[in-house]
Amino acid sequence: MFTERFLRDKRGASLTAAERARLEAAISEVRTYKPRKIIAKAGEPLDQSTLLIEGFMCRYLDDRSGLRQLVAIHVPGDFLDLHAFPLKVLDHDVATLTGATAAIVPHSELEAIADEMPELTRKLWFSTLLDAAIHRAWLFRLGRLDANARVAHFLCETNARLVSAGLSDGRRFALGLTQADVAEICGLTTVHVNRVMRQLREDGLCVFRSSLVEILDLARLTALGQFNPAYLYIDDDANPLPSVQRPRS
Amino acid sequence: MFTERFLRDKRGASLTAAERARLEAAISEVRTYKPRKIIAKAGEPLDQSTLLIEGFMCRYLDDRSGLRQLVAIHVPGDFLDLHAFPLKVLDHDVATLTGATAAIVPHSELEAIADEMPELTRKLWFSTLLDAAIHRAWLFRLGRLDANARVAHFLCETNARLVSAGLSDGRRFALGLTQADVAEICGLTTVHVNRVMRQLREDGLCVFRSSLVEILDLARLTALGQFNPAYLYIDDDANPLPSVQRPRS
DNA sequence: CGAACGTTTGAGATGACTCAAGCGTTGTGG
DNA sequence: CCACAACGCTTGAGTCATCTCAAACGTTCG
Repeated sequence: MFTERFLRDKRGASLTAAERARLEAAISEVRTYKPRKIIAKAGEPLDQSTLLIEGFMCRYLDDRSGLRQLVAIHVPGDFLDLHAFPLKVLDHDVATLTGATAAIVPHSELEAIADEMPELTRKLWFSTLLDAAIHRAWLFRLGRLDANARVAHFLCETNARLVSAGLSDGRRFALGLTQADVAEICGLTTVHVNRVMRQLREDGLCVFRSSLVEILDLARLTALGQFNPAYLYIDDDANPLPSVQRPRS
Repeated sequence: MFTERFLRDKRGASLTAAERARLEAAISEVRTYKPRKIIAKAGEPLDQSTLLIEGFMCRYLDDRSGLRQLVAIHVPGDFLDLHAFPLKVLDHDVATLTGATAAIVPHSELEAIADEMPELTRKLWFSTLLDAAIHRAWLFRLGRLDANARVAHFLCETNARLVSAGLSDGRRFALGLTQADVAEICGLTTVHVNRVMRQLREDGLCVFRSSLVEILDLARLTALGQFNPAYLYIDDDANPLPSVQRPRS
């Protein structure tokens, strides 16, 4: 079940069994990728999209001198360049961060789905809008938060997304990123990210070492990063984060 | 023709006459708004979307102390909260910047379009993805550009969008924003935006006074802001900016 | 005329950057 | 199995871009 995590626990957009089966049938191929490989380049016409099954990928824009600004990271379950279906051409590059496995879905299949299954099409649309909502949270992060808060916000977001994907227990998760990657995400230098990490560690908020993130005080990390997970559209009935445990109705 | 500017000159997504007529028929109402009024608040369920006809609107997120980070501005022709159709609930607020006129399209009509007209649906989807592409350019702006370049980038982008909407001649356009608005867009303070504006003026790049933007040297402003309009998906055959005039094939 | 709002300027504070160097870990080939 | 190269992490010192605080100025509108 390659589509197992796609739209999992997303409010009003989880797939029905029939929809899931249709999407599985649309997969033409499953590929594995090495770490730090470019998957798609800006401006190239694309006739397929990529559903990430395992590992981490990213999307980024280059500045004049070749420095990258990451505009998204993707976790298993993300249909990461689904927007290439209506757009035909991407405005950014796509690359792996870690080694990864992904399912390939030809646009001809998506075309057929668009013609036959309006409800599934609406859910695919939803998925691309979820990415846009995450873009907006990143804009907030870059525009309004200082360095410590940016990193805190990023870690809270990634934790929440991985909980939703079943890849974090809400406290600890594997994240195969370097501090340089975090710098490209948060609009900071590597050196400064290192100082931020030290501060988070010394303040007892979070430890990020050798690709393992361990959140020590989720409440304070959330407050520091002004993180509000509403934009992730996670179903209220989904497995909640430990800190927001509420009685079930 | 309220939909006149919607997807105008957008690569592969311009509306056919029939599609335009269908969309016109979907409009339930045309409203006018005063400047600086909130149109929709984050978290409220929405059952309609808004096609901007005249004026400028914006979308923003608040930080803890109530300061705003704008995540989008919208110009005439933008279907600015179309993403509320698949999403049902917005993750941000929507407000007017200037006085504005907008057409209201109930989601029930969009539902009907989604069932009947897959090609038009794909174009509506495209429109929301264009907004996402602009979000990414804004991420680049905030993450990789210094203050001068951020403002330059913003002015180039807005110029290009208004040219596409037929509201800029490529050199001069009306933009009813204050320097405080530009600050909320560029993640800067009002004071610093003022200093940037002075510098752009003194360098002979651009003058922004009393709601009129006058670009004096588009080539240098474009270079300063590292602006590349590819992400706006403007049709190659559309009326080009003066600086990129090319022979027609 | 006065109030409200937006713009402009100055002076000092500070968060993040740059440059530079050293340290630790991992993987590889001699 | 050791040596060393490559890579990522860590730290220090000095610089600079942007922020903060404060005040003045100009314009519009009632």
